[in-house]
Amino acid sequence: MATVRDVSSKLDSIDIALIEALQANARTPIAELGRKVGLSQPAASERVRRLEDIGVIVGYGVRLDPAALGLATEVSMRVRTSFDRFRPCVEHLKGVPEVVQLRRLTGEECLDLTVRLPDTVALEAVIDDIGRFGDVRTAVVLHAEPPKPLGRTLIRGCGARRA
Amino acid sequence: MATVRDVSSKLDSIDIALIEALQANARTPIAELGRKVGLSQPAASERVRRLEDIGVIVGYGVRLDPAALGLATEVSMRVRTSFDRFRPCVEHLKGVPEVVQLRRLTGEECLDLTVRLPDTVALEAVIDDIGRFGDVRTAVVLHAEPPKPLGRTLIRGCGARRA
DNA sequence: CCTGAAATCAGTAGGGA
DNA sequence: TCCCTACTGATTTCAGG
Repeated sequence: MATVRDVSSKLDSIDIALIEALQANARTPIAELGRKVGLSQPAASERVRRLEDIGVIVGYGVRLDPAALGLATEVSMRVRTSFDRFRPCVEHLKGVPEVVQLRRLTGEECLDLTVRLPDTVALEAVIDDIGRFGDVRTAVVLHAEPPKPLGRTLIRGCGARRA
Repeated sequence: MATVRDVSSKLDSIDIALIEALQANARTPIAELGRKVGLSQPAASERVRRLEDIGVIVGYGVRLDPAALGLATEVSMRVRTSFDRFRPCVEHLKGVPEVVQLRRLTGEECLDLTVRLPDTVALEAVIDDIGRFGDVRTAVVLHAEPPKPLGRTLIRGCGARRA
């Protein structure tokens, strides 16, 4: 398994600025990226490549509007299953397209999933499907704040709370 | 506000292929994108621009490894608060850097948050901070599957405008 | 980390199925 | 309507300092 090393101490303020700029728009040309952080284009290019090489940047993705794609309904589910049903349950859930996020948690409700659906009508089939593996608690997402990027307030002020 | 229109019926198979390619790597040059889906560079460029214009593509982001940034601990929290404390709670949580995701749910535990931290030591302060607004149930994320992209298996109703 | 040259890429114009 | 080829400017990469 991959040994995930914390390399944040090897990052300077320019690296963080590059990361923040890429969070805002990952398709920003490297040249403009360099302008934003006060570097020449080749220097910025090498920085970004280094961030990829050391594993800070894993990849680049596109932000989509699920509602525009006909997937307006988001549901959060918690599953409580038995010890011997856990593995089969996870393997099954990994193959369910509607399950867009799957996390194992501490506690009795050991699985947390986020489900994307066109409407609540489609929810019934998913609940029945997953219910075979254990108790399911379902909650519809009424409103979701846009995910917060990992900025310098988090990376540097680790654990910093308002004083 | 959110006049979110479902435009998935206006998307064809090529649009979905472009979206999937951008999910895999949002920094793919448009020219190579066109090669992947069997289109010339200008055609691919116009397609992508159209996907942006109609609101399917909201933006482009970078995927980071939180552990490499010194944020190895992920925590899922559920907050149960009272009617009059709800709004202040949300406003407060929106300003907490460690809260990277914030969703309002149906049911009694009306708030679901994901928190990013360097370690469990930093968790105590967050729990105490949020606990002022109501009952908090906390679970550490032991393992998270990589988020599943919204692919063609999910997006249906793609009325074939063209093949 | 900067400058400069070669290759690739992006945006526009014009024409065709 | 949608697509393709050609052209011009911008961008990226690689070399050398």
